[in-house]
This record gives sequence, structure tokens and C-alpha cells, in this order.
Amino acid sequence: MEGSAPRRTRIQQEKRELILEAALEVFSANGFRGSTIDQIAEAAGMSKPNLLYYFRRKEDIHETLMQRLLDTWLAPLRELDDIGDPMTELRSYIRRKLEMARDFPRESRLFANEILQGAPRIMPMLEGELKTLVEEKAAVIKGWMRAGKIARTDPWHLIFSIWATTQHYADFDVQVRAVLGPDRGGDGRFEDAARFLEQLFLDGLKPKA
Amino acid sequence: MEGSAPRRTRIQQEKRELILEAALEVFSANGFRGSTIDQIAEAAGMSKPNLLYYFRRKEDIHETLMQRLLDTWLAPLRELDDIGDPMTELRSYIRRKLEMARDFPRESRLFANEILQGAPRIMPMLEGELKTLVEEKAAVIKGWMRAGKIARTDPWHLIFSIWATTQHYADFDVQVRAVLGPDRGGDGRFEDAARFLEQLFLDGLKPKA
DNA sequence: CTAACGTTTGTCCAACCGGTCAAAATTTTG
DNA sequence: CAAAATTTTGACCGGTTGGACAAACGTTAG
Repeated sequence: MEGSAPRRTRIQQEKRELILEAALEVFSANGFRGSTIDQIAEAAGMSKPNLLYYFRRKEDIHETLMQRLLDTWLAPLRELDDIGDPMTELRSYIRRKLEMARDFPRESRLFANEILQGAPRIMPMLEGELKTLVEEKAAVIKGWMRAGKIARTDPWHLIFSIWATTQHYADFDVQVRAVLGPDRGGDGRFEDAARFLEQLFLDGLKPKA
Repeated sequence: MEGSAPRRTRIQQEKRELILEAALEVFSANGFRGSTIDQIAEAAGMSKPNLLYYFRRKEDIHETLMQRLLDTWLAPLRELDDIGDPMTELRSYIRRKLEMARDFPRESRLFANEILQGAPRIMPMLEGELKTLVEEKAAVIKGWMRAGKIARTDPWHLIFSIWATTQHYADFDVQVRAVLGPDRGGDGRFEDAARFLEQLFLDGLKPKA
């Protein structure tokens, strides 16, 4: 797809990292169209033309950012493994996703922004790599169901519900904090969420008979 | 906050509705900064200056849209009532929210966009009206838990999980459809989702002993 | 009919924005 | 050190955007 990776000097590597870090901050807060090169340049501590020396177009920054994001973003799902106890596997998948929402909220929001706008830049990846990965894992989950290890349901929607509930704490963070208020909405909210989600996915809400 | 509502001619009422409808389409697809007055004007079938005759600033359109949105958006939660069987109440709340995601995806995306950008325009409402409403309903749910009608958990995070799982089908629609593929991702996906969510919130994933 | 009022349009503007370019400053290399 | 290569900067450009405005057009009531 791309030619061989261009050689880069030490300065180029450092400055490119600096720009990507600044761009993550700006893009995740304002979206692609809502962000200006000037904003990113200022956040990175350099002038606009200087930034454009490292990335020729605004889109190049976004593209690079998105490519890096996707690998780390899908890592937890890739780790979902056939070995080990199914219920434990699912529980640690949920925990890992929630930790990502806590530790990398900007990445989550960048992704959410892209999807919300119709995923114009990563549609091929959704229909290709992501679809294949989910199919693979859905098969694993189906195996667990056939073996009677977990209840029978739709594996795809199960995965969606894990994505939705965990990423909610990154993407809708301001709302979560506003609704919980200063006391409940402090740092402890992720542990509360983890406890709740564990129970939800394990037992649901029906009272113990 | 605002003076008495200005008198409006018949034409003004109609045209304002037309503009709001067009703006919902454009804003929900491109975000606030990503949308131009020209786009909205074209979608509404009028010229930019003409549109600006009805709404003096771009922000006014967005603000009006947001105010209207919030009422209908919170209606399902307001309906969550103490009368009736708790488990049934929760199930129909989930169903109503999922129906809103299906029937009003643009409203959902508009709201998601606003929250993602840090809710600059509706923060007071989140900390006021919304927080109060959720507190009220959390108390109702706590009552159910005390009465042994549903399992004991955190009512706040329960509400978040319902929001997250249902709105996911509007906000991340492109991703859902891409991952499900043409066959599974058709119109039936909302029924599949409803079935899955009902089971999840009722029984969780633990296999029936 | 006509005056008053409401609506629509074309033109214009200043600010912003993505990106170019050549020259200056700096760093690297021989 | 000095030449070569790299990095930084200021000035600039064309296109877009939000919004202003006055003139033209349409509608309605006396």
C-alpha cells in the first residue's frame, strides 16, 4: 500500500511524536473538521509551517493517528482466547476494555468521532479487518455456548454491548461525571463501573431466587 | 432567561421548522463546526441570507435544536415508574430507548456529538435537570432492590449501561452494520439487539444451571 | 389601489483556514 | 572549519465561512 518507510532523522522522529500527541489531544476534543492546524501546532509548541514540514497535510496526521490507534484499540479483543474458562475470559475482556476507557479516553473519543461522522476514513477497515476479527471471536463464543459454558445468545450483540458499556465511560465522560456529581463521580467511578458490569454480564438483574 | 416568546407569522413557523429539520440532518452528520450554514440552507431549500433571516446566528439553530431534543430524549426515563412490576418496567424502558435509537438516530448522534465535544452548550442541563432526574429514578430503583424485586447493584451505572447499549445502535450505526455484514445487519438487527439486551439485563451470561 | 409589513435575494466583507514558498537559521557531515 | 543537508520562520495566497445590508419582491389590510 505504501512505499518503503522513509528514513527519518532523530529530530523528525521526535517532532512527529510531539505532533501526534498534540493532534490526539486536539482531534479528540474537537473532531477532525473542528480542529485547525494552528491549534495542533500551538499544542505541539511549533509554528504552522513548521508542522507542515513534518506532515504535509492535515489529513496525514489524522490518518497516522488512526492507524496507530486501531492496533492498540483492538488488542483486548485479539487477546480473547479459546483457552481458559469462558466466563473468566469474558470478564477479563470487559475489565481490559474498561481500563482502556480509563487510561486512553482520548483515543476512544477520536474513534467515536470518526464513527459518528460515518467513518469516512476507516470504513474499509471496519468492513475488512474488524469484521473478520469479530467473526472469528464470535465463533469462539459460539463454541462456548455449544459447550454449555455460557448462556446462548447472539455473540455479535454481546460484543457490541461490551464495547458500548465500556467505551461509554470515555466517550460520555462529561455526562457521567455530571450525573454522578462530585462525590460519586470521582476516581472511584471506574471501580464502581467494573463491579456493576461484572454483575450485569454475569447474572443480570433478576433477583436471586 | 428569555423574554416572552416572539410572535411569529405562519410562514415563520413553517420555515423555522423546515430549517430545524434540515439542520438536524446536517449537524448530526457533521457536528457543529463541521456544518456550514450553506449546507443547512441548501438542505432546507433556501438561500443562506434567507435562512439567516429566520435564525440570526448558526448557534441559535443549534441551541433551539438542542432544547427541543432534550425533552423528547429524556421522555423514556421520565416514564420509568414506580407502579407496575419492576422487571417489566426496566424491560420496557430498554425497549423504548432502543426504539428511539432506531427511529431517531439523528437526534442521538446530535446529542452524542455534543457530549463528545465536552458538552459546552448543555453542561448546565446535565448538572441540573438531568442529574436530578437520574437521582430520582435511582431512588426508585433502589426501592426495588430493597424490596427484593431486582438484584442489588449500583442504580446509576445500571442507567448508564442502558443508555450505552441502546444508543450504541444509533451512534455507532455504521460500525454495527459494517461488522454485521449485509445479511445480519439488515432491518432485523434491532430485533436481534432487543432480544439480546433483554436476556443480558434479565439473566446475564451465566449458563442456566 | 396603496401603504405597511413581511420575505427573499445578490452583493459584499472580514476573519479564518489549509497550504505554499523562498529565505534564514540550524544541525549534521566530511 | 566549511559545505551540505535539514529545520524553522515570515510572508503570502486562494478558497471558505459566518454574517451584514440594502434593495427588490410579495403579501396583506385598509
